[in-house]
Amino acid sequence: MSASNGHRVRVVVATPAHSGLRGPLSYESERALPPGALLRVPLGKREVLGVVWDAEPDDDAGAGFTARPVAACLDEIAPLPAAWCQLVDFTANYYQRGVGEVALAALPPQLRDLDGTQLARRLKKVATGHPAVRGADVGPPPSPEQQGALDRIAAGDGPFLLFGATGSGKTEVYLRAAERVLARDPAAQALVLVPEINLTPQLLARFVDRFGAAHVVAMHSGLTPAQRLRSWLAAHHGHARIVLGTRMAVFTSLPRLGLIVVDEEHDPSYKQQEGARYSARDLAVLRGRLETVPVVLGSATPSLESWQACESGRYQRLEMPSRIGAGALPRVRLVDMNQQPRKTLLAPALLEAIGERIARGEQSLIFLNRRGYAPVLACTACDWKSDCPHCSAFRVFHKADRTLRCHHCGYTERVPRACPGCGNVDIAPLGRGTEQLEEHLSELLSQQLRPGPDGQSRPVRVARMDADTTRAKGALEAQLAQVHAGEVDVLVGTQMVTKGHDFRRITLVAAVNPDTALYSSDFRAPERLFALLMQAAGRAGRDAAHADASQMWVQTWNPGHPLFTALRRHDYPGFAASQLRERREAGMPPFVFQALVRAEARTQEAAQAFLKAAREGGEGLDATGQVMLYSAVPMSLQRVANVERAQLLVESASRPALQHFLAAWQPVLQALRTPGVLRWAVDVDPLAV
DNA sequence: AGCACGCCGACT
DNA sequence: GTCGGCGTGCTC
Repeated sequence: MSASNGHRVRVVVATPAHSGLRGPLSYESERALPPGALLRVPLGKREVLGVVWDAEPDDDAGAGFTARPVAACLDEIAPLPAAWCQLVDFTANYYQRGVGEVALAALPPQLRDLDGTQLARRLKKVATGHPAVRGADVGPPPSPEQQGALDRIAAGDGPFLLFGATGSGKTEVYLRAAERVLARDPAAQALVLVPEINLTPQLLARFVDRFGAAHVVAMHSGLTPAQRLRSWLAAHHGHARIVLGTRMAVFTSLPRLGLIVVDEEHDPSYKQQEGARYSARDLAVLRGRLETVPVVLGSATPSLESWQACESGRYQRLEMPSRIGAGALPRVRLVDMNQQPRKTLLAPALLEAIGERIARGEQSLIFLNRRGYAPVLACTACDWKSDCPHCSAFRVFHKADRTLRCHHCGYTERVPRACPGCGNVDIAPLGRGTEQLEEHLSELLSQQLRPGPDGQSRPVRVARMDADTTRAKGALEAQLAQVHAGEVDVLVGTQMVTKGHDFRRITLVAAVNPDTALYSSDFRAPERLFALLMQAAGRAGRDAAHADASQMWVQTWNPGHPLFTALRRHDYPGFAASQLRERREAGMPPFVFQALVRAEARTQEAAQAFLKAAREGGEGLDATGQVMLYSAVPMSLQRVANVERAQLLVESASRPALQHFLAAWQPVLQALRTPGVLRWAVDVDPLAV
């Protein structure tokens, strides 16, 4: 190496956490390279993409290796902004992963594969210059509530929690807030996050409509690699003014970021469940702080974390209780299933109400969070049940193709003719899924007729929408179009039907069996159920003409449960207050901070042995005495695809204490060599404990 | 993660 | 005699 005129650069590459190479690697470069510059560097026998990280440190000058030369510099692409590097650095540290792993995962995958010439060609395709954004007065005039929220966003520094009922016009606030930021700075950019790919098209359309297609790009895993690279380059070089995408989009390089919006901020989809298990919502808040940019978190049912942050003054709450262009929220009717005959699937009063809607040419939405025909198949003579041989779960009976399918590992078999245990031919479904509900409703409504457009009566149309009916490409869009076109009278579906879709003609929403969430061991289950039911209720009566007659039906065996009482009043603040009180008393998040170590092994013993050793290795690492290590326990779904899973909970009332502990613990975990352990991972701020 | 090297079974 | 199974180990 030519130490006299060569430059030592520190570069991060995609080295996974367990590889032992956690920090940046040193390379030789002929010229000085700025932090954030993209490079190709040799790594073993390969040549990989790297990002220049910090300046040369003086502590590894004499280390036991010779730095290899940088292979190429991708000069066509501007270096990543310092704020982007800070965000990646924080993410890696906070979520206990390697910097390089996080940095490279945050870049479009195609960037890794293309060489300099290919990239130059791609870059030419991305439009240059900053065409003026479209006029600011395209949208409807903001309501006083919307204007109040906008004024506070413009005046304060946030983060803001935009607490607005479904239909209160949160989107218009996002649009106007973005408009303002873009109008003030001719190069400013806004980042808009949505929970799911499915929800991007309609919000994207709103932004394109307002700002013009040239300024808006999408960023999510549904894009082709080429599209994703194109969007990313447009954002990175400042040509895109609005980036709209799913959680991954929080890492988009945006040189002139001026606003961050997180829509439906309570949605669990914002938590990444693989690799670095980040919360895009939390990172959005952090990014806003790093770049001194306002952050707007929007929801009708905020996460208790965000709600508590408002209570403690860390976030500012902006309230929009009124529904725009619609009447009151639907009236909530509870059906006490204790008063119904046993095995009632749909209460007669509910059926009657559905019938009334059909007669009036209105639509109903029936929600059941379980796909398939029945969750279990059981022998009536012996104790055989449709267990999955590979998982600690039942296989679900799908009547349409006569299969038993495991929803966890995918193992599928044809339904046996007779009981595999005793040969009895009488095997019966236990419980109900959407398929059965659809079948049942079709039968019950088969006698009924609906008014046709020509005055003639027509048979009632029942449709089902779940992961099974929307699997094919374009099927979801086709089904939604059918509902919108009024070709469906009663729509049965899983929670996918409750999200976002603006069904104009629906005036009745029913939750058939939401009680399971009340008995869940997950302390967040009530919070999720409340959000789900509120969101479902929001599907009804979005059209002002029918809003007054719109209803939300809930069938429950626990009609006195406070959750339903709050739901009936549409009282999220009351529900949140009681949940937070319980959480505070029980010492649960958001009043304590948690992390999990999850281990996967061939046997449960091996998984727990690893965690036991991890726990022993962790004793004494916490000097503060504020970190609590629990015992290793099997995960609630103990075995998936023949892999045994266990977890260990770590908890502290102090986030810094927990962070210090986890950082000190990491090398200990890394060094553990427990036989039989396949994988392990740390999950900071886990959603399901 | 890749991609090596490394030592033991069934085949042109 | 080789092709190839995937068990450790290294990558600036």
